[in-house]
Amino acid sequence: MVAAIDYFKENGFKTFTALGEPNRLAIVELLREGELTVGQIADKLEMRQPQASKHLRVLSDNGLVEVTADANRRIYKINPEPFLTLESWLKTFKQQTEERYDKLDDYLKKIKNKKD
Amino acid sequence: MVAAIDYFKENGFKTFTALGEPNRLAIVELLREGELTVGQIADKLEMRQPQASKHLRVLSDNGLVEVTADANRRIYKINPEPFLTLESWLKTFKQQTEERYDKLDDYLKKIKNKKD
DNA sequence: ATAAAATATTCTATTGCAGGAATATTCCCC
DNA sequence: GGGGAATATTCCTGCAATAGAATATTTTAT
Repeated sequence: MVAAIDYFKENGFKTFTALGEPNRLAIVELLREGELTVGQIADKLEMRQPQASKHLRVLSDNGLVEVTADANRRIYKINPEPFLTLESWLKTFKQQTEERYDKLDDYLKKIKNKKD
Repeated sequence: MVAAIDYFKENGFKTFTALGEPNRLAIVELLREGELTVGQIADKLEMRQPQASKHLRVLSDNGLVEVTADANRRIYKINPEPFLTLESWLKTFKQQTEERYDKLDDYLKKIKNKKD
């Protein structure tokens, strides 16, 4: 877990870059409901097949989705791992923020006591 | 909460875009430890002041950080809200994925029973 | 073997974004 | 009020990313 988060701090921007494009985020939203072929994705999002393929390539290169071949077709689905890592990162994030507020609290209490 | 997530599905890519740049993610990492001025950020990350300002502008425009003026200086700190929204999104995400796996489980059990 | 379907890749043009250097703005101090 | 800090903004340039169109590749069906 910790190692994954350390890695994320260095390389996590790639995850964000991949998700930082409207069509790709839409693809991810779509794949949450289940796996889909390229054609299905292109249809539902009203984009041309090559663009769908290219966006899926980016998502795949960055580990956000996985492909399995079914004859002619490529079935794409979410790879949960980077999302779990992201969630862990956010948790340590929140934790740290809370710690800081606690320290601030302590500090303010001290100040107040001095005044009393 | 739900409204925030719906909004996120449409506009969340902006959050990702803002974080999808190494220097900006580094700034966010830095600000987790406490608020900092522009100069301090530029120093610690070994970047020139204008670049620091520009990255902070992007982060600010997308609501990831907040500024307060202290005379000459601008003090930047994390705005927790978008991170909390992101965390909520990831939670519904995981939930949905698990539901799908449960359904798959049920399906596989059915298949197996038929074979028996 | 050929045709058609599904997908990936390439090429090209355009746009957007990041860095560098210079400049503007605001504030403090003497 | 003049100089120096701290920060923001502007302009320019170069590079990376995106869309579109065309083409290549693989697989199935006949």
